Amino acid sequence: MTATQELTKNQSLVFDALARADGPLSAYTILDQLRNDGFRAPLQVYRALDKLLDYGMIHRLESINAFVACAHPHTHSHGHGMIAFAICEKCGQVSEFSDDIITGRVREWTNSNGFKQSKTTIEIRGVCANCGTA
Amino acid sequence: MTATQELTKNQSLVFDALARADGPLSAYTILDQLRNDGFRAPLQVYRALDKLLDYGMIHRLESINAFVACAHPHTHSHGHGMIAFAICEKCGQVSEFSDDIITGRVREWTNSNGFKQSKTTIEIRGVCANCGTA
DNA sequence: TGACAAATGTAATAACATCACATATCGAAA
DNA sequence: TTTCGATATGTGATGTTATTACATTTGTCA
Ligand SMILES: [Zn+2]
Ligand SMILES: [Zn+2]
Ligand SMILES: [Zn+2]
Ligand SMILES: [Zn+2]
Repeated sequence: MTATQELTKNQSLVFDALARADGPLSAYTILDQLRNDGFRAPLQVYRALDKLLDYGMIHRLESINAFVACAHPHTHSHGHGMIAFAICEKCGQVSEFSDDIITGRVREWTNSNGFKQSKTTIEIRGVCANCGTA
Repeated sequence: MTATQELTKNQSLVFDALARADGPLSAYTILDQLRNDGFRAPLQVYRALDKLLDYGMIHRLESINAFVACAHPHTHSHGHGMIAFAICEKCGQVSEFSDDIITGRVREWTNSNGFKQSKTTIEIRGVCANCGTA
């Protein structure tokens, strides 16, 4: 659980698959890519994904049931701010950004409503600049 | 498609199921509740849900694969602002709110990145005030 | 009436995720 | 070094969520 997490074999395989992809992958897509590495069952993927999420090395995109390597590999865990994802529905590209003002506004709402937040998802669906000009 | 949408039979049944629930329901839970009303297949539910989403009468909670009646029944479509949901993981209660500053910050990011947003999801997972004091 | 759009019924299948149980691997304590 | 517990892995079955494909019905309007 240090800056550069020591990964097990399966965790490394799954992380590498995500890291070399140019966009988000579903668990079953990862499974198919790793058949030649000995993967046979969904749980092998899901267990590795769970750990990588714990370590902050990947993110889950709730709105498309897919996973993506963190775009800020040297800033794991993103402090305590929340992360927003812009997901292009044409090419699949995902842009990751954080915004202190949004983080602050959300925290204001939760504080004034006595709500203890554990995880916050912000996902913007649409068409990226490249695909929009096509 | 007027202020109070004229609903078909299936749409009414699905909407009423959501409206009388005290929290979000999955499509299959709705299906089970409507067996006695003649529902037999998932598609009957999903087709009604799609229309109700179009009409802005319900929302889909991406992070839990569930649906909830809009908490602002007389303000369908919420103008053009985005809506945030606070979802209690203990009791399932969902609070719906919108925030012009968050909406503005998201729009600033999309504008300056040439990203055309179509739908934006903000979901805060955690524990509500009631459940937190228990 | 005829024609078209919208809604519905039904079965099958696809896509996503977890449970249950057995086995293996590794490091620390005795 | 042996034993033990925690972590990781292998595998099949199952559970959950959503869509495809095709047939039929219903409502609207010329
Ligand atoms: Zn990240
Ligand atoms: Zn794109
Ligand atoms: Zn609403
Ligand atoms: Zn609660």
